[in-house]
Amino acid sequence: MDTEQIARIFKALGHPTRVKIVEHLIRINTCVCGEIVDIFPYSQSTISQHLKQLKEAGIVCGEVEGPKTYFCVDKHILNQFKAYINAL
Amino acid sequence: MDTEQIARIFKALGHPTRVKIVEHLIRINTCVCGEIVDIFPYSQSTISQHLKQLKEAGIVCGEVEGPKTYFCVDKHILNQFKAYINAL
DNA sequence: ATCGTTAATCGGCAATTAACGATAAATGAG
DNA sequence: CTCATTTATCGTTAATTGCCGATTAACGAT
Repeated sequence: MDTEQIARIFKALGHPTRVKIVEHLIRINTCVCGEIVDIFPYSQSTISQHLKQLKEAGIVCGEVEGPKTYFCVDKHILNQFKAYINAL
Repeated sequence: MDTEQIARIFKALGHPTRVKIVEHLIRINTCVCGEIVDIFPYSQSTISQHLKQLKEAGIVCGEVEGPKTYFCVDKHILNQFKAYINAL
């Protein structure tokens, strides 16, 4: 994991809503976009964009299943990320 | 450390140059702005702004000594930050 | 008191971000 | 096939970011 990738994850987590989304995903393991929309005071499109950013950074993955998409944290990436930070 | 503060630190680290600045500060413990300017291909004003962001996020502190400012990582904040991430 | 050094700030510009509503795409149900 | 549900994308707007050169501020030394 190089600096660019590390910075990309930091950047993705650099917004309170996205931090909370990741915390929520870790807590409940997996969930669909709509459930997250219900939790936060933002529109569906806004939440979808936040999820997109988290996905693009690689920290979250989404599995399309029918009309729904199940999102979850990529544990492998998260662990690599944790390892980097612990080594700081 | 609440979500807002965590997100602020994430955001501050969400740029490759700032990640590298922090890595450098940790490695050499303390240094002045000019030394960082010499390392990176950016102007003095740009580096100063990056340092400002890191300071405002609380992860770095700067101690003015004469015309120089000595920067270093705030170990206490860094440890709290590490603790948060490990708890994820 | 002035000069050289160092860092912070200002003004500006292009690019990106965060938010929204509206629309489109995909699928499952009836 | 059509409709409801769910998510992604588009277009827009205001605000923020990243970078620069130029300027200012603070200080030590001469």
